[in-house]
Amino acid sequence: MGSPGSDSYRRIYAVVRRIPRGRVATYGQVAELAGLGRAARQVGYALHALAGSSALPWQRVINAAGGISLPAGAGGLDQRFRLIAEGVLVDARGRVSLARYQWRPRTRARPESRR
DNA sequence: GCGGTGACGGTCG
DNA sequence: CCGACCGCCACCG
Repeated sequence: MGSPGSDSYRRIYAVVRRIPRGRVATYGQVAELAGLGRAARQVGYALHALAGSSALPWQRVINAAGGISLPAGAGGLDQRFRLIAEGVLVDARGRVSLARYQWRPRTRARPESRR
């Protein structure tokens, strides 16, 4: 298949799949965890390729401002419903409290890393 | 191979 | 808090 076959896309999808239910992650965060550096835009691109017809929890990926980037008419509403359905509080303007719901993957507890 | 584009992000006013 | 600007990076025509 064309683009979605690249490793980058697979890595992105792998990270998205790790986001726990009821939590959210930012595009930049996903890019970082996928080892793509600052290719946040690419993450959006990769998710766009899914067109929502995927088993992937794509709704858990939002922008750094804590908002839904996807235009309402292009699935943004759907994303909002999906988040609410799993217990995430979404503002009327489609904003989520990152302080409250952002996923914080543990940086593999290093032995001896006690501060 | 080049240039425009986008489900982004940080900074500035 | 919000909008405008500019910088980033891979995809597509």
